Amino acid sequence: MDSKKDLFTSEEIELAEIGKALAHPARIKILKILGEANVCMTGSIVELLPLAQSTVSQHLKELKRVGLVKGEIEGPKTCYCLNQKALAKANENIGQLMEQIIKGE
Amino acid sequence: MDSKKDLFTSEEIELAEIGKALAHPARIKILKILGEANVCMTGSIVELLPLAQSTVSQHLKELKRVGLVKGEIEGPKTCYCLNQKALAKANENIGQLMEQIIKGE
DNA sequence: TTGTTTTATCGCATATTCACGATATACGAT
DNA sequence: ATCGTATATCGTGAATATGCGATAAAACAA
Repeated sequence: MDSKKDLFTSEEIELAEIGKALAHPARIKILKILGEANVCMTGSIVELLPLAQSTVSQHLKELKRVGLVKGEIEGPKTCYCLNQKALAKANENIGQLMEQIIKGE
Repeated sequence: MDSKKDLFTSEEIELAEIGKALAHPARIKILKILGEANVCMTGSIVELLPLAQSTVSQHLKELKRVGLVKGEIEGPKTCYCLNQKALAKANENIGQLMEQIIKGE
């Protein structure tokens, strides 16, 4: 299976990762919440989502994994915020890909 | 579970759908291939991917489901092409969302 | 120390995705 | 009518995603 993945370019794989990160309404909503709040504790996010705390924590973990979100522990709480650079780059990459696809290179 | 989904906006759900469509390197590659070729038979696509014919057919089905690709049966073959409008709109929606997130609305 | 609050992680169940081979269908050619 | 080609779909198995409750860890308060 690894040998098969080699046949995709790293660009394709990276974009698929971003796609995966955006592939759930909860994660999109989390990004929007963080955008508005600049910084946010897990608890505040949980209150705004129709999901259990543990589930929200998992989504945050996923967003952190792909780098769109940064999280730092502050005492018993954890402070999350957007990774502006990563988001901007992701946006640019997606835009470029879409342009490329539409225009046929 | 359905009642839970109601608590996400349709915008969030739609974007997640697009994200899902882009969440696999093979589907990204297919879109690029279709962009370059303008129109393409399944067979030509299969040749360019490290996947079995049936698997590629599934990915094409998924891309058709979300509307990014159109497919018409032509005799024993099937002719696929991009849905330019849908792609442009998807691109716009993603761009808007990302801007909104980054700028905090 | 003991309790409270906040969060991450574990364990588990269910659902979905991904991939494949085999099969069915549909058509054009012989 | 039969054969070959091109595809979609079916059935299946393996992997991943999604969700939850329960638990563990970390800090702070009483």
